[in-house]
Amino acid sequence: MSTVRKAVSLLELFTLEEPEIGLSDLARKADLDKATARRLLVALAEHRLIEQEPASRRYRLGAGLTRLARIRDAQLPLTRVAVPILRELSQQTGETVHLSEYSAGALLTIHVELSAKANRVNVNVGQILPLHGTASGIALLAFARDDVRRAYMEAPLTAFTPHTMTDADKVWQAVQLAAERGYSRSAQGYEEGVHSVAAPILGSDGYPIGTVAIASPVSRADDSVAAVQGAVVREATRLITLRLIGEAVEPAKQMQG
Amino acid sequence: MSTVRKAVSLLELFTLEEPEIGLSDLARKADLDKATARRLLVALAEHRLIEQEPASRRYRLGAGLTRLARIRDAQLPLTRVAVPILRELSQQTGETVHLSEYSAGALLTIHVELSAKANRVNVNVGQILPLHGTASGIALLAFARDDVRRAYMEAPLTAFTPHTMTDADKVWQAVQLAAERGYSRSAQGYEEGVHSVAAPILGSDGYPIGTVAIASPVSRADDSVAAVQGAVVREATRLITLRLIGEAVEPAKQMQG
DNA sequence: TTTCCTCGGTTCATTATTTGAACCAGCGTT
DNA sequence: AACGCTGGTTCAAATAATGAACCGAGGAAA
Repeated sequence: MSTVRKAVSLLELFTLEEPEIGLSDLARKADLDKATARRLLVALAEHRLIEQEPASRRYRLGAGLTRLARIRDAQLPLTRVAVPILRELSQQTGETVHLSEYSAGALLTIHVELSAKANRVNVNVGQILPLHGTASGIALLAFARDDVRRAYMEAPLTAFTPHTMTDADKVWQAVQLAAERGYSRSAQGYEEGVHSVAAPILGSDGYPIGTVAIASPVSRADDSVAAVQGAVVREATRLITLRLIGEAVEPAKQMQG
Repeated sequence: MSTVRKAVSLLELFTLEEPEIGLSDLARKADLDKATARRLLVALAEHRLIEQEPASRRYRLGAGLTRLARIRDAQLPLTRVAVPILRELSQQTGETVHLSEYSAGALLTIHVELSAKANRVNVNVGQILPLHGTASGIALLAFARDDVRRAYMEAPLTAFTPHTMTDADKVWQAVQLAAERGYSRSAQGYEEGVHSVAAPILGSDGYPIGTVAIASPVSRADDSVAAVQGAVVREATRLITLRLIGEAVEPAKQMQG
């Protein structure tokens, strides 16, 4: 086994449950000699990938990791990770797919992959989406913090079309359904003739940082189509979350009725 | 040079300016043979510390770093990093020192190191600090986002003592002064007889995530004492920020008058 | 088209690094 | 004081890393 692999496998012994480990323990767990483990740790520590607690002499992950992760995150923002996945999702479903980011209490559309079909839904980048009127918004609410959800739903709900849900109870039901299914569904709540299915992209804390939605003309959407779209959009957001965070993230909480 | 050091030095070639690098370039920069560089990259990639862009075949930092950084950050929150520094700061100045975290629009006191002196300031953990009435709050406002600052100062400013600044213009002046100096100063704005000097702890985005304050009885504080305390509290927060993030962080923006 | 350059990637005899049993010293228990 | 654990160190032996030379591909210039 290469030295580098051994060194990295040492790093990977640290977990949320056991973030600090002593030398002997570390060597046992990695199946390395104590001397070897120590040399590797020292090398890693030189680059701040590992730190040693001076008092207990136990080892833990170092600040250099935070630094490197920051560089990665800066160059690999949501868009870069999501766009190829959105593109595939659009081709796969034949529908328009759009990506929104949650910021300052609103959903901002930051990327759109248009359907290749003549009869398609048009969405503009930069558009701000109301949470109660769009599938994206419902998906967001379904996985948001309780206080975010409550704050939003206590405010008056504007009607954008005759179909917009303005009754908090109805919105609540949609949110609950979305929480159960893992994706949300909304028809003509914001624009006439548009049917959407959406799922949340989760941040490392398990709360949504954005959403992906598939938007179809209502004429092409029925229950079975929505179910298929729901499954694929869920998978797409799961993959985006995975690529962003580096591991699978579970939603922070189950909603209670 | 050890193999591990070489591997890590490869990781360290990636920067915000140059987050993706090709193999030959990487080998040149690290002063390694191409074959060596590649073997190291492959080993790193196996553990997702490095990724290769399939299209361009260029290399970039991997998602595993995000994952490891997350583990570190979870176990090394503000308190753990800050407490030893606060303790030293308290011994050095002979005054009470306290740490506050900015959360949900308020400053929450999460740790206190009491002065050893008989005549000292008492601060309780858990106390919520008003932004306009405390040095911590002023320091926070001085480096906060424009909208945070504006939102807070447009609301009515409660008086806690006869000395509390309730005039937005006066608060504004104090904030500007703090932005210039890098530390804030406040006397008896929240509790009678208490003089404080504070500086912000910055998050990786350059905006404050908390503050450290030195609180003295007014009888022990004059301009020259405040200047000294300002310098040391600034240094303390700089160090805390450094330990948390893994590198020096500049404030996100200069305030404009 | 041909030539020339650089690119990413691979091979394998040579070489230098890694390895680990045995060794400290220190600490808390028995 | 003897034991069993800890973190840390040493050096001859074993093993893994090295790098010059190679390949095929692609882009640019003659």
